[in-house]
Amino acid sequence: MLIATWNVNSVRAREERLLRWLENHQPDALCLQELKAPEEAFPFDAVREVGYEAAVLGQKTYNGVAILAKTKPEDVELGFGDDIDDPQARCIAATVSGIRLVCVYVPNGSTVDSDKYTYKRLWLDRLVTYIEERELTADPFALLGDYNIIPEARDANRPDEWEGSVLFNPEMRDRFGELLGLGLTDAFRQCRDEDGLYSWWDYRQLGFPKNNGLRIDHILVSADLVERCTDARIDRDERKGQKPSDHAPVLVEIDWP
DNA sequence: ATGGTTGTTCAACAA
Repeated sequence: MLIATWNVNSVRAREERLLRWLENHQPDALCLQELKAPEEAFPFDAVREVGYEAAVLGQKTYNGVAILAKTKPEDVELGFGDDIDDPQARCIAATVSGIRLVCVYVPNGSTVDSDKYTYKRLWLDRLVTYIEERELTADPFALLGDYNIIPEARDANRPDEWEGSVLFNPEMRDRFGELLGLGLTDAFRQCRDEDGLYSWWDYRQLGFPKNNGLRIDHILVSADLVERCTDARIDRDERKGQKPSDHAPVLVEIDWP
């Protein structure tokens, strides 16, 4: 079973690339972030024509998440379902082939002294509560998405330039560790230990040609899946050519069922 | 160099 996550940075601007990518890679499930479109603008028909059903939580202009799969996503849950009124579309969950998939677009946080960073912290608190209350780590479970967290220095080309930022500081590293503490494992690192592997490059300053990137898109998996992870990769070829997203897809192969 | 690029919506915001 091949599962993947990709921040597409507008599903409308990326529709053709998305369709070609699905045809070429044939993942069993793909989690998308930053649709930047309401549900009614999602290309359900075009996606169905290449063999995928979609569960979508859309939002006008910002955010928006979706889970695409070759079989219809089951038991879809939109948002955290907690008592906080939050208009930002950043979390969607569904079951595919008996694996609970949670697709997240973690807030960026802007700057550490901003209200947006306060929201990022609160949002991560709510994510931990969401996982705990549903006891998701007890069963086959994967948490995929744009975490907006650099887990370690080796996950940045120039870690010194990011230290202290909203993506890379002691608190955010602790938050990533907290997720691992729930019983999750970074499936990408389970398979790939080398440096220089990134999932995002700035559009500016020749970020991609210089490989000045970050690994901020992650696939964390529960204990019963981690031992079955057979391969992982980042499709950096998708960052090439005309009008790519600033993020590349991250893929994990699991021996399942 | 508080720089540069992309997307959405329409001058500004977010990343």
